[in-house]
Amino acid sequence: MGRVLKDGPKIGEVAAAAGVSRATVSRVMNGQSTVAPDIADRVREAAAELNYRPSTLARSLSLGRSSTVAVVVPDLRNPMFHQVLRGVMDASEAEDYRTLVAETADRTADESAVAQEARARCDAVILVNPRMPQEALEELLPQLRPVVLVNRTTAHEDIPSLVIDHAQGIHRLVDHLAGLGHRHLAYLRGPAGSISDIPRREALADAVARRPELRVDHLAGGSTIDAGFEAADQVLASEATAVVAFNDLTAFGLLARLNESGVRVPDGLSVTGFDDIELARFANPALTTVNVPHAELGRRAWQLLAEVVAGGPVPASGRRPRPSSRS
Amino acid sequence: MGRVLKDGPKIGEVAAAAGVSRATVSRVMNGQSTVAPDIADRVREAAAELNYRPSTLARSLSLGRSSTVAVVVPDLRNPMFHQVLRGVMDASEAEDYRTLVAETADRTADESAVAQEARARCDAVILVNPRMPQEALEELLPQLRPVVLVNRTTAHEDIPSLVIDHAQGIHRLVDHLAGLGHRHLAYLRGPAGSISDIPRREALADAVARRPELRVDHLAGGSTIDAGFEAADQVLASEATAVVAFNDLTAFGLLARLNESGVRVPDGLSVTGFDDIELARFANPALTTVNVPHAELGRRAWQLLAEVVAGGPVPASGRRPRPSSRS
DNA sequence: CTGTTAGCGCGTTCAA
DNA sequence: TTGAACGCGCTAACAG
Repeated sequence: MGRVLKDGPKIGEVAAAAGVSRATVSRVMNGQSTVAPDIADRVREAAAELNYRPSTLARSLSLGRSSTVAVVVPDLRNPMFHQVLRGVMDASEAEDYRTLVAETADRTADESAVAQEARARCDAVILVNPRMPQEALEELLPQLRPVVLVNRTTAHEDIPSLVIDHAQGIHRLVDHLAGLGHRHLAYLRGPAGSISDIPRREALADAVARRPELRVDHLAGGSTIDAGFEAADQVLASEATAVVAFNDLTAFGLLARLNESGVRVPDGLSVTGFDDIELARFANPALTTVNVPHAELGRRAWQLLAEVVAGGPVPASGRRPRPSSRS
Repeated sequence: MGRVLKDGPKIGEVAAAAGVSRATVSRVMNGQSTVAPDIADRVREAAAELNYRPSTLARSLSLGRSSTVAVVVPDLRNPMFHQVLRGVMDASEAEDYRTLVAETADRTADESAVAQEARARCDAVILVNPRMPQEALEELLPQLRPVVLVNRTTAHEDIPSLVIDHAQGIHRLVDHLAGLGHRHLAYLRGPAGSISDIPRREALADAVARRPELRVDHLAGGSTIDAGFEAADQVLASEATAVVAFNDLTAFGLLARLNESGVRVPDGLSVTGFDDIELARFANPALTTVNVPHAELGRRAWQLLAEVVAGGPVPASGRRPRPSSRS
């Protein structure tokens, strides 16, 4: 593509048309009140006449700020990210910031590149559930500043991060299932490299340690509907009476396959999810899941960003919003 | 937020460190082969040493191009948009373009503003299923050039647009349902202002005109799962034997409520969707729907953009990718 | 209140 | 092959 950033008139032409200097045009366009009303009108007229639109790009370069945040997500197909997004959008627009989204489309190898490209065009980045190895992350983060991390932590003490307390959610689910009399659970793991899978597994180990009567089989899963669907055979083969799926999408996929196979849920097999996406309510039967305040997470991510940019004290990162169970 | 666009070293510092001019650094950074190998190495070293990253913003301003496309969508919760997105991403990245997403979050009134903001930061815009009134659209489009429209048309003859042949899809569904013996259908309309709802309604009217034995009730629907869920009572009250839902999401929501109510599908009531999103396959029972080549749509949108920017002939817009039915 | 000057950070002519 | 000079389009500091 050729030169496409500016086709219309430039500030100089408006200035000439109005018989003033470019600085004056700039002032009028930015609503500065230090311009004589009559001359301001003249400028506005000229601008309207020529259909003048200031170049955001040039403006950004000059101001040193683009008033845009980038949110980088691994997979837009997962509704949970939409909630985070809405949270960021709501919070940032209150401060006249726009939100742009970059998706890495599950290509973990490109995550760094996508994040950097996004950062190059925005004032800050919110990295949501990145999947890259810790080492790569640690190297990337400094180049992204200001940046905040969601569902991932870092050794950089001055880079804030927000992490859902997955362990607590898992404990809730296990309590719930054990309370129903289940002794043999199956855990459908997250995708390879998923970081938030670790605390879940730890929490399960913890639960088993505390309840000797409990047994948990770990099965290959994933983070998509399809992964859950495909995992059904394994689940049945395990003979577990209840399944803890990595998230709602996999739980939903599993449920779909079970329904197809005539396995009754929850009589024949209990299935639980994680995230409490809208889909969970409409599953058949409705999914037992763990509510995670995703929108709130997005809002807080924006807040942390604002704090870090204001150069305030290093925000207390790692505070964990508590998930609450829901059935 | 303060000045955040450039914290690192600038091209001048690298030049100084390497003992060359900024022009030479620029050449090296952009892979121009007209630089003596030894001096190029020196520059690269200096750049690495200082951890130099060229400012994409300044580069864009200078080049007049940002190598970024914006895709503006009304609602990321609808998976069909993800497919379009992937299509655009795949096609554009082959030409070293990045894709950024802007969501209007269903706030039709803000669509214009969001699109303009997006355009201000990118070289081009792909406007997917905008919901704003035609008048507003016609006024907006010229300001967005280069732009291509998806699922919407315009009077601007030089602005390409790509439209799914919704009518054909509807005809397929009606044929299918009529073939099954259904005589009384209910149509769950799209959201207020949805443009692609119009051809659907027309196609239904058309079908009724052609088959006197057919009757179609139009009911208030929407484009979300929830809307479909809420519409169930109306649907049952209509006593129709088959439902044509606006899209897969509403069909899915309706299905969920019907399952809850103990209405057997498709024995008691047939339900069809539109779009063929992944969810349709996993519904219970699997949804009869119309496959729409969304990813292909995204790819073609990018192609049209490339053509229009190349200043080629006005692309034959309005060509309609044919949907194909699926059960 | 307005204009002049300088500069944001980089790419690219044009000479040398 | 290299560098000096100018331009991208706009805003900010300073003078007047």
